Amino acid sequence: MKSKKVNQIKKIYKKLYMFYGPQGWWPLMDCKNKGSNPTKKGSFMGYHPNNYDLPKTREQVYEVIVGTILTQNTSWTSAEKALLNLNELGAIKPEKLLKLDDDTLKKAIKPAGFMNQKAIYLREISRFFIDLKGKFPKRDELMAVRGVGNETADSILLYAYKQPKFVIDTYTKRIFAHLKLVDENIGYMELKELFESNLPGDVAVYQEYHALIVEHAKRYYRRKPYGVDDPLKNL
DNA sequence: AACCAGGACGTGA
DNA sequence: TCACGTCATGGT
Repeated sequence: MKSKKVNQIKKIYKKLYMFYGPQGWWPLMDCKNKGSNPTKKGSFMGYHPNNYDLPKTREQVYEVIVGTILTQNTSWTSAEKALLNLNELGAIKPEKLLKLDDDTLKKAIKPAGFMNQKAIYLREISRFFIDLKGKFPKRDELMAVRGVGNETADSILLYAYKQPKFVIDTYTKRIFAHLKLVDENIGYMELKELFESNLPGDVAVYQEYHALIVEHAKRYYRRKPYGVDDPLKNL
């Protein structure tokens, strides 16, 4: 599936990295670089640019997973509030989260929206996580968990387990369709494979690229008309 | 005051 | 398979 778009995909990555630098995803509540990224205004959680060893502990892996659920169709600043509420309850551990009664759980995650759905999703993924017993999940296993779709599965694999899975989100499709590099009706898996086949299978690159796309989209593709003054048009 | 947010799921054609 | 409505809260 390689084509002349190969150059574009790599070229755009280099451009974005030049523009914004390393993004340090996935943010964690407690890490040594906490609060060190001034470009992430409104967020006080720990992005960790140039550190690709995180998450390290079992709890940090779980924290990333919880975050992927909470941020579904929700801004990170909102998801973050929910995450901190859970932390106050000592519930950034699957066993603890499962012990919360329904009202407590929903109240904690309320700022992230969709509290009824996400309460169920969090319980489901928590049981799944415990049953893993420290092993790595496979993509199809994750997809079988209620509340885990394509993007969440790839986010968990890439950011929690450091697997080379490219994460596609609405921004990705929006930007690349607007630049006329892909059809606007391209499917998730098709677009994902386009990126994966045209990039080296480097986890750090995958992590940065997706984060850079989100950062770029927030500046130029948040609202219609999309892509006004997008510097990527000057290749 | 609409519109959007680091989506997933259920439904009906 | 696929388009479409639904889910909830918070920020711009």
